[in-house]
Amino acid sequence: MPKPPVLTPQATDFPKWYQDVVSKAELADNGPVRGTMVIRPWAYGIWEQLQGQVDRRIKGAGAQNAYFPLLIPASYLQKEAEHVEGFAPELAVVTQGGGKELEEPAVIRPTSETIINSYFAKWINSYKDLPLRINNWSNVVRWELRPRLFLRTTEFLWQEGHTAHATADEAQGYAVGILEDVYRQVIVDVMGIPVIPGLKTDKERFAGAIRSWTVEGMMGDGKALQMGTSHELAQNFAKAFDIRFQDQNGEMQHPWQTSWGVSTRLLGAAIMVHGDDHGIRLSPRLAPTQVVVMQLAEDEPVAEAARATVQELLARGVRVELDDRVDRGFGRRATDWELKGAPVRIEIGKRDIEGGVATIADRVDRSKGPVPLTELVARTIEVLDGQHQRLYDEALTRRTERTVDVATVDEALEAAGSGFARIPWAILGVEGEEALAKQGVTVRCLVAADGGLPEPGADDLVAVVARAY
RNA sequence: CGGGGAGUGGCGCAGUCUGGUAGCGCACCCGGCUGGGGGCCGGGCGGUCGCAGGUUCAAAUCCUGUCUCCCCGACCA
Repeated sequence: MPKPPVLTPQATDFPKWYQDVVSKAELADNGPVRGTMVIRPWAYGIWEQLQGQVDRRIKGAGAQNAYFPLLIPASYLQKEAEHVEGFAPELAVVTQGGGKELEEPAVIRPTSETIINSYFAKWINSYKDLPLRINNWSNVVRWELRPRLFLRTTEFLWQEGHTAHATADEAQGYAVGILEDVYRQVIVDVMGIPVIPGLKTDKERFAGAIRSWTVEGMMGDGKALQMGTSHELAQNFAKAFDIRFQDQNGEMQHPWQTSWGVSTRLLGAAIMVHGDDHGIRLSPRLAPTQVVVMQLAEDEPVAEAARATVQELLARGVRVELDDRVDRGFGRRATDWELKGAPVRIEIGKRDIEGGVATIADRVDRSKGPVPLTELVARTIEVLDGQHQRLYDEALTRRTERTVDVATVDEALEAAGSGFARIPWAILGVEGEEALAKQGVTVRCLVAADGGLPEPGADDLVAVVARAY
């Protein structure tokens, strides 16, 4: 007998589907303070995969990890005018400590430009100290009016990179390099999500930056999500914090800076891009557990075959988990793994053993069938190898189908109802951007006419507009 | 802050209009049977009905006040 669906179907109510899947797949719970989030082990495991992939590439880009304090003197935030203005509304401020009123309130970091740059000022003296490239894995707090788990929470986890360079060109190259070689790569090659790299408009620019670069993804409902940003700070913070170096000619100069980050928001994208009515779907490159071996019966030969399969897969470097909860109904267990998006399930029961086979279930298309035990490991790895590309292709197809070129603001509005619209920036302009904003549609980014990364000053830029999370 | 809705075992809800001392589903615990898509049968644990006052012989239910949460909009990784 078919049971009622576990999740609200996406087509019925996408936001409800999202809430359902976050809860049923045991990804996260709301924290006790509004806007806070408890990240449960499965979702945290995904985050750890992402961290590893991002961290490796950041280090490849020459940055080193360090840690800066959670609490920042309130006065630091004041030093860069646009930065204060941008963050003031979302600050959490500590006014008491040890039972006493603090002489100077401390803000909980909403981002760490100010405190990190105050140290850059100490550490940078000569051109020989440049480039200085620091990355901080941390939590930050931005008081949110309307939180949504993973997508917009008051406290979230991220990495924030901060660099200082001798020239503007080098800083720009670095900011773009992080966008392309770290963020785009991880999102495309690990998460299996197509993204549009582009330039933020002034309206969407980071508070304190001269240019913000972004990678934008399309979610399952056609809305956009900013998945990573990289900023060129020019000399704004260097001037505010008096960071100076002596160049080869003995002249004092302010360095050119960047900052860049990706956050636990990426988990929201992982859920919303590949999720279906049965749960989330994870690329094997992202999944904490790639293969779940389900022992179906309380039976020694079956248990033995299951354990042996786990060992063989482990030996091949597969992240594999044994599910021997035979006191649970089969349906429950299968559904649980499907909700969580484990890429491959191997079911081993008495029937399989008797027939010398096991059953492989592919989460991507939910196909399932018997495979001879002798070929089990090879076939499993074959399935794993193919899944990432299939997920990527599905998402890319959807994005392509839901992206249209338009020539007027009205057409852009209409198109943004179901996906992305591309409109020449020369036509849209700042006024058009405002008009769209009144209808809840924003310019996600500006791209070159051919869809690639734009030259900042170019006059043939195309705006990608959409509703966004 | 503006507009809507809701607070009743862990979760989802009924009961409120018409006061009579709290119920259902899921989850959880125990036993057995099952075991190939959220299993079945039986037996259990668990709630001072958001909070504070008031009316009444009697309040989840009526009155007053208050707090909180959720959804839609304005700010945002």
